[in-house]
Amino acid sequence: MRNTKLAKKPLSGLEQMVLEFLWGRGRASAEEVREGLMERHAMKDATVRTILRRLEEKGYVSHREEGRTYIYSGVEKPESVAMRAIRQIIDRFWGGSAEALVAGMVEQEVIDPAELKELAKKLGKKGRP
Amino acid sequence: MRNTKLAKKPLSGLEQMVLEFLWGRGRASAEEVREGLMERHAMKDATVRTILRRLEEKGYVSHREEGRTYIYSGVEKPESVAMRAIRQIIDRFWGGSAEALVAGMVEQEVIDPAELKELAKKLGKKGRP
DNA sequence: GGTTTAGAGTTACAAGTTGTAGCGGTACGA
DNA sequence: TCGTACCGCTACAACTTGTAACTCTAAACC
Repeated sequence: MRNTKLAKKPLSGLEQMVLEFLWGRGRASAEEVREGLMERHAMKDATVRTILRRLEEKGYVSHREEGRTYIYSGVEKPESVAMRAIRQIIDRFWGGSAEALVAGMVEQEVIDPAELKELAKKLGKKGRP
Repeated sequence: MRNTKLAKKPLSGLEQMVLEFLWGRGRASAEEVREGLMERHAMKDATVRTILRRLEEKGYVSHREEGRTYIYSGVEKPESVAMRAIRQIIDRFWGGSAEALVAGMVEQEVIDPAELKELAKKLGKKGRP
């Protein structure tokens, strides 16, 4: 039972944006985030810092000091965060059955049955070590 | 391009609960909702009405009058709403690739490769009519 | 016909979240 | 020693959420 399984507080729009930027960049200082998001969403540096701090409080990012600068990076891989969100939806709508989700995706034509079959074959090969 | 594809405002916790109740019940009046959720979450009738009205504003439910009573029901099927949420996550995290999501689910052990294969076989059979 | 009443709308409000930032402290470099 | 780069603290208006009192209206009862 790892703590990555714990439900975290949801992210606001801006927090999401910053986190995604961090994921893309790997690691960044507040200033780098500000510059990087400048065009998409201009912010004063104090604003960026607030967002970063909130992200850290919520447990999505962490920082380490490098000289006198905080370098932030995501705590979890994006896939993990995404998967937790998916799992939550599965629980809520399909009573925890991931199979039902996949079935639903086929039904709603989100994924093609043929491709799914192909994929299943491919994934089946590399069983767990 | 159906309007079911339009992004809707997100639901709050209580709204979600009421909507799920409606889905389970099919259709219900404000009073029925109140009674039905009584144990899980007691509310005054005015409160229920407010939630229902907000749900309607957000486009998740609609009502029709039956005598002098409003009968509410969900606009979309739960699967549609769920799938839209899933799709949003797919877009955000896997650039729109549903295959990547499935691969991720296997990787994160949300679904078993063997079961997936089984499922793919089953779903493959009943192609689209 | 006057009164109770079920069921609907209007309005409100405190608590929490979100976006945005000013201000003030501190340590490093010139 | 003084400016500057960086950081945390505090604030605040706008919006959301849960909760509901109050009000209105028409059907139902006496």
